[in-house]
Amino acid sequence: MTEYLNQLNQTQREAVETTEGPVLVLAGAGTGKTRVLTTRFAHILLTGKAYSNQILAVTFTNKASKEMSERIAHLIQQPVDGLWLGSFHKICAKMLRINAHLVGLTSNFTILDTDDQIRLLKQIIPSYPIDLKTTPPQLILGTIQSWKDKGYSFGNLPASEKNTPETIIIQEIYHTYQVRLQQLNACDFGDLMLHVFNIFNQYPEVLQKYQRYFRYILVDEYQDTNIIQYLWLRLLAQRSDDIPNICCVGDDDQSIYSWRGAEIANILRFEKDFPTAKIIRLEANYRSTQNILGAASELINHNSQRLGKTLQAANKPVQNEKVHIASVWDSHEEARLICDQMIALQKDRHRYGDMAILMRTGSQTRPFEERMIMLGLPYKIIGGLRFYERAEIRDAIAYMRIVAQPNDNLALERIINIPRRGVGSVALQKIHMKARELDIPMLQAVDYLLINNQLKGKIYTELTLLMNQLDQARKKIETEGYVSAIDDLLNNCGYIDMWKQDKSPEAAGRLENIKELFQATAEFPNLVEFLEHISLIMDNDDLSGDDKVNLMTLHAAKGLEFNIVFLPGWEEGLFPSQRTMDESGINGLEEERRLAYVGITRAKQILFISHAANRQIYGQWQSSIPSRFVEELSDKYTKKTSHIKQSQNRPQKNNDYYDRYSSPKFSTEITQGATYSQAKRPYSPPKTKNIPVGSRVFHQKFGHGTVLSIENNKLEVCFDKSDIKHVIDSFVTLES
DNA sequence: TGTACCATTTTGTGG
DNA sequence: AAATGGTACA
Repeated sequence: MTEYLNQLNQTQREAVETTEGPVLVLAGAGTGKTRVLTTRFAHILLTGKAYSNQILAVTFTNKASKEMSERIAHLIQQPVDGLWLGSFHKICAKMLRINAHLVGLTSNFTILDTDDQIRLLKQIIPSYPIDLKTTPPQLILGTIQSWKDKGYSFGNLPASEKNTPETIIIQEIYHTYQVRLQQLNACDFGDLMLHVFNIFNQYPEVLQKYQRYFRYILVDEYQDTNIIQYLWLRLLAQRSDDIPNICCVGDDDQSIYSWRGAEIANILRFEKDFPTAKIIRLEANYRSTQNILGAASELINHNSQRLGKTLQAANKPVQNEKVHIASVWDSHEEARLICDQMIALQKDRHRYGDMAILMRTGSQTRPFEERMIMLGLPYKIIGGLRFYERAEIRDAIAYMRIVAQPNDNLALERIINIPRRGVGSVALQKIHMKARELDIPMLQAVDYLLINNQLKGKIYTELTLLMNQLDQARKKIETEGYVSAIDDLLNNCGYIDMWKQDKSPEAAGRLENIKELFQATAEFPNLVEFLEHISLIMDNDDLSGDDKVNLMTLHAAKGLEFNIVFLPGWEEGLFPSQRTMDESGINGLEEERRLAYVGITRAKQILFISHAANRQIYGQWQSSIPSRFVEELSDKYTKKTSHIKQSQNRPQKNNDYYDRYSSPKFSTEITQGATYSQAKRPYSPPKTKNIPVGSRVFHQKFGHGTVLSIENNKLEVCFDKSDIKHVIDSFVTLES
């Protein structure tokens, strides 16, 4: 019965068994943090201290909560439905659906994404005297968001927040923005927390209900909670009648979200808020080799603001390679080197799925993608260009939203002229005016204008058709379910046809994506739940499963681990980021260093760090020097090698170094590389690859296929596993 | 109303 | 380099 406890070490066990009272677990990277949390959850259940729905478990990301629920299910040997386990936003969304009426929403409210927020702000801003040049919508949104992160509604902004002429106006915009959100029956990410926080404050009976409900509270990644999350937790935990059973797990060395309002101070404040708190430190690392840990410690020791904690390697040194640090000429060569390494490692018993390339910014994936597509190396991007942010997916979702929520003006605005219905800015303006005049949603305004014959010609016919199709879709939801209703709608309204007729090479992929979207809908019982899922879930990835190299940002890698990790782009200005240092000085630098620490400690066995002397920024070549973080790593744990050739080691004015690049070591890859650089050379016209009709080709996304016809660099290919598609020749490789 | 063309900006991390 | 935004013109 207590066998699960025997698998823990002394301190881990203490963290699990101290169920009563406040507990703060300071858990270094790879010390079994998730294991402690999940075992603790299971322990509370199995010892009968609480029912499963009396435990509140908050994580930072959906990925983490998914992993937790899987591991709990495994521990207690039964499925775990109806748990209060999820990200802060997910749990708040659940609470807000129940109590929506208290803040003037109905329970089927929509959650806006960043795009919608900007669009809404752009409508509001023109009526305020603010200069869009100096204060772009993004900046205004950022200000409003930071207020929400601190728990400020527009009514209770402290004087210190409105000390400039701009902030005074932004406060007004904030007010209008909230009014408009309410009209749309919508809220943004920040509101999910803020509304619930306000409900807790204004309706003590609601708060008390949840306080009584949750007998145990578990919090993951506590170092990354921001102020409102902290206040929200404190409200739930501070019950008048009892000492709370709250357990927070975190690592101050891994705090990497201060730009989003996270406060390391929350960790330090824990003892003050809960004077009886017990503090447990987990320092035995089960993840990485000694060299990797040594390098990580060396680096993080350069930070001054630390609670102080040393990781000890608990594993036996099976394999203990030094950390590789490579200097390369430019970003293309960096990609080339890393891909070659991966191929070599794969031949030497490693899986691609156990490898990851972690970078500072999302845009750094490009050179790797290009190289990997060319080599046919399987990869997946986690985060990055997110699936749900692609145009076609957002269009399809907008159609779903306008069906689910007829007063969702933003969704209507997005799709009213996609496909083209002749509705331009003039007609749109007319609809806007009528909606405002009669104080009705835009969809109703369209109805009104149609009935009163105020729209003419093509617009009239097209919009009448659209309105009927939307009505039909709503009826069909009742009879045939929402999946087929939406499917029919997209087909009937010409949206699918629009992409089918589109001759651009991406069109095929877009249709493919819409199909994928429909596959995802299958898991959800109704439209509202599906829409909530896609607004909250950003990761379209199955981490396990297929054998592909993982590409992601360092931020997205938090909480994950890989056997082999590549950390490219360690250059001054890029990492640490110049912008962070300009904005936040030494604190910014230390956060960047923590980010580097997170990156290093993701690796279990093998770690490669690299920096390039030249990199393209906004399409311009710029030279750079190695990151100071590289200097901070000594030879004790690392091995530094230069891959820059003598002939390259002087600055080049033009880009012709491709031509001179040759390396006997990687001769097979160089042949393909030459094709690539030829196509990229600015002075030669884009050459088409010599691919004859009828030949067999391989495409990264669509797989193997036969070439049917060729037009310039566009190929028509019949793929084995799919149908005929148009692709650009550079995206396929010729098979012999 | 739609499109072509030019100027400007973007890429810093996420729910 | 590619995406976005604004303006002129059909």
